[in-house]
Amino acid sequence: MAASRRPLAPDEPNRRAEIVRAASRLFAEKGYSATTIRDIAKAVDMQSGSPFYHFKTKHDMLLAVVLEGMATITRATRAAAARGGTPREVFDAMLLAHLEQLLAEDGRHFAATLLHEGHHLEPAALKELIAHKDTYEAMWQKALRDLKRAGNIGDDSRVTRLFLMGALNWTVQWYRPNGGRTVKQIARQISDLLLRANA
Amino acid sequence: MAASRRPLAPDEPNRRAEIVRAASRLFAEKGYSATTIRDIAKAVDMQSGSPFYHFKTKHDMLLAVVLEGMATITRATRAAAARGGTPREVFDAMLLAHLEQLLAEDGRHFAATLLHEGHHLEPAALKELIAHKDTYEAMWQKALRDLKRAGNIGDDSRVTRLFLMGALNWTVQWYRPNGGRTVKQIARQISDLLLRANA
DNA sequence: GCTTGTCAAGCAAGCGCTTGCTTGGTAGCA
DNA sequence: TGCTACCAAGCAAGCGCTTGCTTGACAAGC
Repeated sequence: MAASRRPLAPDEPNRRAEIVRAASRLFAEKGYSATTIRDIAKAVDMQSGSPFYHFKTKHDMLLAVVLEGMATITRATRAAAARGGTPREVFDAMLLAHLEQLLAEDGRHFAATLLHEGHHLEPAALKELIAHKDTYEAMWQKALRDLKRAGNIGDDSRVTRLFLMGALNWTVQWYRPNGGRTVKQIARQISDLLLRANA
Repeated sequence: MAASRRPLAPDEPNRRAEIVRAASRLFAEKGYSATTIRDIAKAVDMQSGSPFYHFKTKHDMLLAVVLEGMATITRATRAAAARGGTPREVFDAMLLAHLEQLLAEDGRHFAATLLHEGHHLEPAALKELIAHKDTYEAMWQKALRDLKRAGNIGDDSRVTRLFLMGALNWTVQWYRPNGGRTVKQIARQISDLLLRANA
């Protein structure tokens, strides 16, 4: 559908990726609808018609941003879980991975766009995104199930997972890089809040 | 600043309020920027220029929606806290009040607009909104402090409050009125999740 | 009882500007 | 010579908002 996955000459300056990054920043800061093609073009020093050489439509740019955000966060969290350990160790590693992708300097605009602007996608693309999200959240549901088996939490229901996702994703609204607290401290704090003291 | 507080003939159909309600629904569903004056006018059976008799600008409509959302939720939660009781009883009442305003049929669009579209306000109006929000969240901080004194929670820091707000406000993203769970059950569930068993 | 004036609450039309997107052309490299 | 990656220009549609005018309700004056 989109003009994705071109072969693209290796290690040359990749303008397409620059467009996607600039779009992610602008979508996150101003919102999808309030961001114009001219804004994006200007941010990468192009004329206003030129981005359409790389993308068929503005919606395709949004889709590229959102899919990259989803892929990055999924990859990081899956890798953290794969390192193994006790249920709590796995859970803590996942927390840290998720928060790092959400709050890190070079990825937070992708995450913010993913969380706040996804609903501007067309139905087909939105469906694709939701499928990815369901896969991702299933990882968390499993982690919660293991925590319960180990006696770390009392309830591993779907609502518990949704509360957790809310608390995590809401950090985008208030976290500031130089605000005194590190991402690691924040991850530790939510772990302490949710898990019973021992076990 | 806005053309508010007109005398307006009592108990006649108040078109201004209809515009605000329609705007809240459209802003919540499509976003501020993607909603046009023509959309709003059509929703209340007007010509596209007519809403400007009631509001000077589109931004003023957003401000009206957002302030009404903020006022409603503050009023409900403050009233819940004022009924008194043990720290946990107060906290549970506040949880229920907050969630009811967020999720109830007739107010959820105001809340959703407040949470997701507030950043489209102009700086002066945004500052006003943030002041209201700070006042509101101070209520919650106090409730958490009382919970800690009573031994119901271990940590009543600012980050704990932000996690709580995240879990609550995120419900807007996933709660569906006929999805099996009542608002009361959801309130109960987050209370159980956060508070230690006894005391 | 009929006219006249006032006012809230719109309508009908459209202005100036911005929007996403298209098109024809071309510089630079292979 | 052909292909990639753009530029310069602009089109049609839609945008927020303005303007001049109408309509219906109500009160005052005679």
